[in-house]
Amino acid sequence: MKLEVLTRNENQKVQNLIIIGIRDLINFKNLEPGDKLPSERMLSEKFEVSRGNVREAIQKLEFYGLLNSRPQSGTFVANIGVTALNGMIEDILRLDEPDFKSLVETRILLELKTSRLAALRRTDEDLLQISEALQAYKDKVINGEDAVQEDLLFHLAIAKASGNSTMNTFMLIITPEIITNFQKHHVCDAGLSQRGITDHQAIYDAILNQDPKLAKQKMKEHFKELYTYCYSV
Amino acid sequence: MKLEVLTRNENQKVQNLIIIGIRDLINFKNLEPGDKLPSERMLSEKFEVSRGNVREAIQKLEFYGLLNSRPQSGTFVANIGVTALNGMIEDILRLDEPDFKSLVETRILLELKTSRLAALRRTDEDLLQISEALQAYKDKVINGEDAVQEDLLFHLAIAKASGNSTMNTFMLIITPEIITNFQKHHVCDAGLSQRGITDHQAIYDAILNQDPKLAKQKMKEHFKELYTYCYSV
DNA sequence: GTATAAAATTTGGTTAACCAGTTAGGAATT
DNA sequence: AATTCCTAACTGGTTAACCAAATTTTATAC
Repeated sequence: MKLEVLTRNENQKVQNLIIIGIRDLINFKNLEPGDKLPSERMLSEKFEVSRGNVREAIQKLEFYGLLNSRPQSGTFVANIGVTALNGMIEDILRLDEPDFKSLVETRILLELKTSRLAALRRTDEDLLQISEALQAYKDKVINGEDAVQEDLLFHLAIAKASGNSTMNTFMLIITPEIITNFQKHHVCDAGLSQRGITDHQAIYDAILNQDPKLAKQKMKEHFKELYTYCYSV
Repeated sequence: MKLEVLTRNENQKVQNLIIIGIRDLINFKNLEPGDKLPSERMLSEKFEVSRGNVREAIQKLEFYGLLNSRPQSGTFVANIGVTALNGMIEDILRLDEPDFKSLVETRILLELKTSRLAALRRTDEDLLQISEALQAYKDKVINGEDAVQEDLLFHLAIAKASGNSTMNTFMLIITPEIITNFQKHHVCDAGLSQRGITDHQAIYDAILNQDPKLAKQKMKEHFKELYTYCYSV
């Protein structure tokens, strides 16, 4: 367990060192946008790491649009200028594990918006899926069972109904981290679930009636405890 | 060029098929949370794909917290229940390339928040970096040069000053896609830049004076044209 | 029959060899 | 001297062999 974390940190550390190396290479060798980077093999030899590590780092930089790999040809610096490139690399290197407060804050921001958008844009199919998720949640809570997953699915169904694929993706990204941290901080106690049913029902009704303002309002109330908790810790 | 896109789509398609296969395996074989998945080699043979493809798909599912790979032991189904698991896999499969409208909508949502938070939380160091980004932007615009990257860096500096690492990360994720789409849709014309200076200056001043309401207001005005454009197309 | 130890197998992770396409340089021809 | 063509090396991408740890099976002693 500890080893796994350690190796992951080690891995990330190596990756960051390679990214720093590439950045310095671009700055020192004055590589212009569009120029070709040294080959993966040369980089792996220069930085004394495996080619796999180099590929991983390049792929990460490629994900953020800073590099551009062409098969059987080479890896090229994206056409975004050295200034922006340095700034963004600095940001990417600074990316730490998100803290719990940031996660909750972002989740609230996203969900207030998705609930509003869902009320505006939901199709009948969306509505059906939300109601199914709500029913599944109710059943679990009434039976006294743990309903964290069903709770979560309800919120994800709303995100899907928002019609905004980017927000839907972001919700998917933060959801597992939220779960992990909830479990770690013991945020979900049993008493919350009963209250959760009325909250969820109110949100669903607002989306059903296509009342965006109310949907946002009810979602805000639903998050109220989390909200205060988030800003008190 | 076309080949590259094709192979990427092909790759994604194969990956999605594997994810579907794993989902069916879990449903059909009634795998409980915590149970072990068949080994990567068996899966690659069963789905008639390379082990690399299987690993990629597993890593994706692991990223979203649905699977859990233990070295030299096996890959295990996460402890989140079959219901939530099926729902999330369906969402993950549905993840398409984000459309432009979703991107802009999300960016505006994020930036209205980060500008407000930056006004509340910015340190002197943050302020310095924002001002430097602003000055770099001004210089470029005054010289009549293209200032898209400096524009972008200004906004990223604000995101960093917001003190919310998750939002900062999300801004980094959408930024390259925004750039690509801006270039594709020719959103940035020359006339906008002059206006951009006063806008940026106003936002900076609000953050300097720690006026969150004004910062959000000025950011909203800055996005006004984009906002209407986004909802007109 | 049980407990223990050891060997063989299976696992995810890693590395080195291989592949096909691209590119650059020189030789050959005009 | 210019152009064409071909060869050889170099590229990112992929695959198959390898590794060490974990697990299961088997053998052995009591």
